[in-house]
Amino acid sequence: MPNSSTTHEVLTAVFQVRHFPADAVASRSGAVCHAGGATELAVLLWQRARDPQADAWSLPGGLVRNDEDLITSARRQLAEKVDVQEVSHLEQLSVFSDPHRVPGPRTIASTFLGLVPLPADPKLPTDTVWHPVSDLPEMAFDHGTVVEHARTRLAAKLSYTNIAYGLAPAEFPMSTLREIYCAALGYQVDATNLARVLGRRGVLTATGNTARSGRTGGRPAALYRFTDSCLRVTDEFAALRPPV
Amino acid sequence: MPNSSTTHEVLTAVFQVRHFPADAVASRSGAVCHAGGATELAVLLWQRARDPQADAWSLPGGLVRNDEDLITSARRQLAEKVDVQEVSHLEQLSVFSDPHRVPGPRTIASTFLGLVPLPADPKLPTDTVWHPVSDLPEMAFDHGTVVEHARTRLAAKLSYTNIAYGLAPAEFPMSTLREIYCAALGYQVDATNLARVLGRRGVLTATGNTARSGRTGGRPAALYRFTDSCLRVTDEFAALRPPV
DNA sequence: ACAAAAGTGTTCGTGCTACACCCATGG
DNA sequence: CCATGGGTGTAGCACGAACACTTTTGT
Repeated sequence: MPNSSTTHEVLTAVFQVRHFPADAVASRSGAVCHAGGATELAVLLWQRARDPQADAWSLPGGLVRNDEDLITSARRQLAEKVDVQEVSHLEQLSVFSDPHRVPGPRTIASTFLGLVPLPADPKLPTDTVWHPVSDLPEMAFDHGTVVEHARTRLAAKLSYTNIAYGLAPAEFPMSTLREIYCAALGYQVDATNLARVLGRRGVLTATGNTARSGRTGGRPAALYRFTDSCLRVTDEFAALRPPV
Repeated sequence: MPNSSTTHEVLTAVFQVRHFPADAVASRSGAVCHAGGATELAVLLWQRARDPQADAWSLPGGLVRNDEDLITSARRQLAEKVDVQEVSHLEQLSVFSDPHRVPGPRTIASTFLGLVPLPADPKLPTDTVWHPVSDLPEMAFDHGTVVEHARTRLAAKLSYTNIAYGLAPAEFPMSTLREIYCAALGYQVDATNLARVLGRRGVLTATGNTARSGRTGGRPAALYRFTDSCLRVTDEFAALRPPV
């Protein structure tokens, strides 16, 4: 039987927007580091203790059991690294199936994108660390490629879905949402227009609450929440819309 | 070992825009049938001869071998149904992994979208037929869901990529491209605006040739081809464009 | 000349960006 | 009362939809 020894694993790129202190940032080159560090998109990685690829960094995941579907498997594997309650969004990415992508028995990898919202800060095992995506360490196997795919997918979906609900707190001022978009997209986004775009599409709902202004003054910010807490496509057709 | 008996299969939804004669169309309800039949998006299906689900219709595919990646497997499986040279585009869709999606040993299905251009008309085995997607027969297992996913993905990509190269002939007038878009999207598209949109994005290139006008007169049409013959995203950001 | 099909030009609406200007709060 | 951050108003631009009008062919 030519396929008897093929196994199937799940790998998840879990992202969160996190603040990295100045000293950690200073050593790197291209990072946007204003005083006090930088707010960046981070991915959860663990460092391999044993060969193959000892010391290289891996995505959380593992073999799929015979009685679970892939998303269940992904959640189960993540439970070993973070509190699963904190994972607000999980979706399938593509499958990596090169017969020689890992040494040993042939293993097909189904990859997932996971999101953890602010301000969660789960306790992590000692081998597991959040890494800024702008400065990834040496990655095991094809895991670096998986992270790139996940990043690209996240950036794309930020522009035509409400996927940011997976990164944002339950209630937030526009300035926080702006930081999230800037970190995840990697370029500056205007809070004014962001509010208008997402407002028009019905993605955001005003809660009526306001944040207290900071020590340094300033008008108190209105607080918003995401209208839906599951993925919704909000701008389906860029062109070639169906006639009304 | 909890995962020793899991197998992996590939399923491909192969689409082509095809002309169905009037008598075949007349019996159906909602189809757009002008005199002479209808031009519709069709999917390649084969009818199961044996249980389980004898007589129900299935997507082409089969088990993945230990030494091939998924896309190679998909091409190999398709070779049994159509001339693989005719498949102009093949891309991954999502994975179906419910442990009970098929009877017998647990089988994970990786699904693909395949496209066959006009005017190819491959010889098919006797159990295999092109079915209009607007009138699918009883489908085996979860194959109906797979076809729906594939259709949705195709429609979405028609609006922001050059994926129509996979359905169009090497050289074509705008009227033909219009038919392709109408069939695949399921609604009317204006040839005038289609040419402008795709032209502006650099998707289409004029060949300089012209088609002869039909028996009934009319101005000869300019012929175009797709600039690229592999997938290219042509309208990446619907909103939240990066600053210039 | 007329019908048919292709191509062009024009108007309109909409959505996003950019930026100037007004509002509320703390020191 | 001024600095700071939040919010509103508005002008401009780019894109696509719709549709009238012109061009080129066959009969």
